[in-house]
Amino acid sequence: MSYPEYKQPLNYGQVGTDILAWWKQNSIFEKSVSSREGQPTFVFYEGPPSANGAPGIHHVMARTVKDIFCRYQTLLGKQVPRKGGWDTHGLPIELQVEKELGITKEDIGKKISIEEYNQRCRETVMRFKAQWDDLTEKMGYWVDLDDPYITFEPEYIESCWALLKKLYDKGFLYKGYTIQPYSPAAGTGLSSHELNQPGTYRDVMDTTVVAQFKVVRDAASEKLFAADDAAPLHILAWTTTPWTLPANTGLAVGKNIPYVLVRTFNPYTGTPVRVVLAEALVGKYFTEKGKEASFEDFKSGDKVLPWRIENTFKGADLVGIKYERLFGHATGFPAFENEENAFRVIVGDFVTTEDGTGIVHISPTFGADDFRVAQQNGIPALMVADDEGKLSPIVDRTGRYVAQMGEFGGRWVKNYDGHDQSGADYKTLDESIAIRMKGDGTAFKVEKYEHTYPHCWRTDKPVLYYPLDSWFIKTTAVKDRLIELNKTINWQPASTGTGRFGNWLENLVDWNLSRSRYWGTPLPIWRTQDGTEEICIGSIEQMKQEIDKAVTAEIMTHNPYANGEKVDLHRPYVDDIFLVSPSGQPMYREPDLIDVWFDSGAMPYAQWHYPLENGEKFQKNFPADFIAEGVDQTRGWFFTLHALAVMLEDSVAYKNVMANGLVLDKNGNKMSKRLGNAVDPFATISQYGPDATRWYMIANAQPWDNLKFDVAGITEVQRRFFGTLFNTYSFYALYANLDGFQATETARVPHHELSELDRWILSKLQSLIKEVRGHYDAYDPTKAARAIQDFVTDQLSNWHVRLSRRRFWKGDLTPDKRAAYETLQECLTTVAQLMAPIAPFFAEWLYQNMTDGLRAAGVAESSPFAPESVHLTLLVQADETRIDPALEERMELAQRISSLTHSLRKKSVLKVRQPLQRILVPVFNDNTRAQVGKVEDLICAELNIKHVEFLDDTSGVLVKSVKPNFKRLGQQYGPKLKVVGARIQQMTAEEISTIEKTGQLTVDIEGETYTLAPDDVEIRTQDLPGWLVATDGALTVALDVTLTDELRQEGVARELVNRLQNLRKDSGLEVQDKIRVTLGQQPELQAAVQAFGDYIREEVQALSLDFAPEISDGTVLEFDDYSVPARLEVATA
RNA sequence: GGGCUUGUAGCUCAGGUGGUUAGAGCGCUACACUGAUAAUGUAGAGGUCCCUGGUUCGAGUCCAGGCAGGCCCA
Repeated sequence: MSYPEYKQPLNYGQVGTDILAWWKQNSIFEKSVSSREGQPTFVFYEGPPSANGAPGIHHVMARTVKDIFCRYQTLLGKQVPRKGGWDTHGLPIELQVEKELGITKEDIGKKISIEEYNQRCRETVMRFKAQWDDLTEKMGYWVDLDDPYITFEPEYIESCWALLKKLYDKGFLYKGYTIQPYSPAAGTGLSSHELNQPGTYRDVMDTTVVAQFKVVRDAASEKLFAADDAAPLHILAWTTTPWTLPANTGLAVGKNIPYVLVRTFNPYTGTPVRVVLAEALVGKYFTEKGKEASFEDFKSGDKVLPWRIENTFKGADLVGIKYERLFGHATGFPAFENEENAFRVIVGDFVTTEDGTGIVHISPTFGADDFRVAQQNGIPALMVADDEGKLSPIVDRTGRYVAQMGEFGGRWVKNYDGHDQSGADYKTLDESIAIRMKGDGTAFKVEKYEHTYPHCWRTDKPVLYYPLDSWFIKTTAVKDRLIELNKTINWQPASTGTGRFGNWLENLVDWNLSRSRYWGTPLPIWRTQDGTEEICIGSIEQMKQEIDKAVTAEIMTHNPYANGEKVDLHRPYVDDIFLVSPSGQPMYREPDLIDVWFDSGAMPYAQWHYPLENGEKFQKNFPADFIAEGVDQTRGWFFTLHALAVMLEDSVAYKNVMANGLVLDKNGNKMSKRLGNAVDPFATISQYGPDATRWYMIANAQPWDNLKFDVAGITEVQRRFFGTLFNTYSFYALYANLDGFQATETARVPHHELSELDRWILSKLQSLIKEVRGHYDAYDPTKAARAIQDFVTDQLSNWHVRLSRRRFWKGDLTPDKRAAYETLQECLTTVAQLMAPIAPFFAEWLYQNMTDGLRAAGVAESSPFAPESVHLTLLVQADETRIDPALEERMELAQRISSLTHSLRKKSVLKVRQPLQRILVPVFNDNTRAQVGKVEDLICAELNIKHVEFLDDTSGVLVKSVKPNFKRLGQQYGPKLKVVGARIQQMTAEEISTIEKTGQLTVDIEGETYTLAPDDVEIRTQDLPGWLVATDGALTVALDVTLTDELRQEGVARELVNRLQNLRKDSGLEVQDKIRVTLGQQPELQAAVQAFGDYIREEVQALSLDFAPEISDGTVLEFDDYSVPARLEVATA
């Protein structure tokens, strides 16, 4: 038996297991790479997962996408090495370890040594590796698990160091600061995690100030001033932290927010002013009464402030306006660097009209937003030099103003030292500042205000947003290049590239590398105490040499690596290394670790230990042709890969990237262990098999859309697609084995000798190859899957095979039968190839079932079927010469005519078994007539009718209807379309006839004359009097339901065949068994046998068919109006 | 709050450049078929195309503004 047959329905889970074992045993994955040696490389980067948690169903999704395109490129003949990788550093692992040990960050180095702690992290991070490896295999994700890159290994870290040094040498690495939550009382920065502790946000009552910033009258602001009006003009801005006002260096407005200019008086000094604020917030500061109040009568101290709106404008109009510093040099406040660029109005995307004035006071040293927009707009921060000449903000690390702050120097910003505040004369710094501003006429409103403010969870004291030292990569220096090169990347979906990623690049700030943690890649920078000398170490070798120097300088006692000891570049070991500066000073390592995203972004280099070795290997595998990860990686891995590639290689890191969406539960909720709606990938795969799972995920929604995961969808895919394909194969195998047919690549029935049906499905197959290749090429696997599915279920199974069944049942291996086998064989093997990237196991199963029997011949002939695995084959090319659009068109006509006729039979209760004489198809052009004519035989066979007759116009019996062609008419008549359309729908039969015959029709509508052309209307057959009629668009079919005696008898014959076939089947006979039949006497049956005996005997494989008055031991056959006993015996040869 | 994204039948999804009767599969109902049969065919029920406004002779489609879900930031 050449083709394996399966009596039971296929167990898809078992197929997965079996194929997997076979792959392993025969090293198919390895061969899929090695067999492409010397061919062009398709470079794929594996985004490293972290193995500190169990994998979920969403990982199956992400990895299916990766796998599809790697397998596809392999099928195209490219070599696709796939080095696996593990992400092993970072905060989630540290938090997990802390939780398990029951410690906090503060305990590290005290209750547990850094050494032990990091050892725990190292053990924890690979805890689920076995599960991950298991899932990888079972889902059929082909990636090299034997030689992965692991980010905690010394070589990997060393590569990161080398890259950091390259950046350092290019001047891209610098020490600066960012604004972070900081607790002066505890003297430490707080992580967002710490800030999210319960109880940290509390309601407090603070003094708040609406400050007046005096606008400088110049070209930029002139439009605000009335030409002849010298009254001072101020911008109002509100703050709940008045102590930051002396550090103000900018004001931010909303680009599209409407603002007004209001003439009024300062409530504290009573002097006339004009102020700018958001239109929406006028009511907050001015009363209805004041709108009417007299300016002339106003006296200082009056409750009601008169006011009038003088002008309105958009935020954008204010940008660039300069204003005077609130606390200037004249009153003893310090000058600062770049001061000439400060005190300007800029746009801030965070500005709202929720509260305040719709204008935000910017102090870059004390707010994260402030810092960011200031940096983006070139607004300097107010920094002053301390005693050692080091720059510092106006508040020191203990929470008090520095000495240079004039009258406020040395004051506590908040009560961090616990001093006594109970005295009647006691004033907080905020209050003192507000009082001074009232006097200066720079306060427009001062009030107490209750709001929530974060507090340190350990000291209960307010948190400050404060500049803390960090190391940065100067990504802004290459911003334009990042944007430029991003435009060359093919993003799937494109919107992620232009939108989410593009906008991120447009608003780029420098990459903050520093992390104050323990388990990660240490920053390889050593500095002297005063920070004047530093060195960036780029390799272990260089570090050893520097240690030797330090030993010579007696800064270190000995070189711990002198005798070739294994180097661990983690903390705490690197912290114990001290180096010597050129001037002989000791240098200490900057204590930070680097952002873990640097680790993963460095994988194109570090996975090969480049740049320390493997230069050629790196060049060959850079940049990647393709990467794929979740869309949440946009600012993570996608960015760090891009940033490093641009800065290090002036290149993209990847040419094509797919950002896939989330996997939600079937109700659209996020999956979580807590909610218990997480789907177990192992259970899913073992129950439904990896192929149906993968196919469902890919075919159901495009990978970049979120997927609502519902196992009902998998069972549907299983039944509808895999079940149909399996049935089609089984059908093929059953008959091919009976006939002893085995396909070959040579000596096939020539294409031009094939039947219409065969040439049609092969034409469809070529179109499918073309289409599916196109979709894979465009990184759109969903469309590829849907196209394959449609072909298999609708075209191949439900049309070609259904209509071809008789060809397989009958007689000897004639050329037509051979052609039927060969056609089906070609379709099945091609489908196996096309589906292989998405459903690798089932495709393998199908391919092997179809080709194992001819492997030896295949190998001898070097045929396409020589490879033992479908994944080692080369994907077929579409043969354009076999695509026949006209054939595809007429087959579609046949399908539609069949559908219409079935529907007519149904209406008149005439089962398909009852032959009918003819159908009528009205045709208006020769092409349709010719097209239908060529498929007449198919239609007749499918519908069990004798003839297709055509009806042309000349018959005059057709009743036609007409419909306006709105597209054409609309372009021509525009607004008049309505009346013209209405008129067309009222066209008479004569008018229709006129326009058909003469090619035009003139009609009068509302006094105007219109000339209509045939293209202006769509004419279709509506009815055929006296016939049963069905229509589908322009296609109409009429059925002749007249039954002659002969037709009736043939119907009876068919009924009899049907009953006998059932009997055969019920008796458990094999298809090829011959029988002898004896029937009870019944007039209608006897008449039918008289007329169609040969046909019946042939159909049921009967050597004899006789009637007898008495049937003993028979089975009763039920017909519509009578029952007849029958006996069936197997005929022995 | 910002950026991106999604919203079409009970469910999952299609619906180039605007064209009046919006489709498919599943599910449901009925009938038929029965040598591919846990398949198949035909018919039926099922829609405020998220809402509001605008452009247009005409909007599921284009524009503006909302609403709801999701992701990433703040």
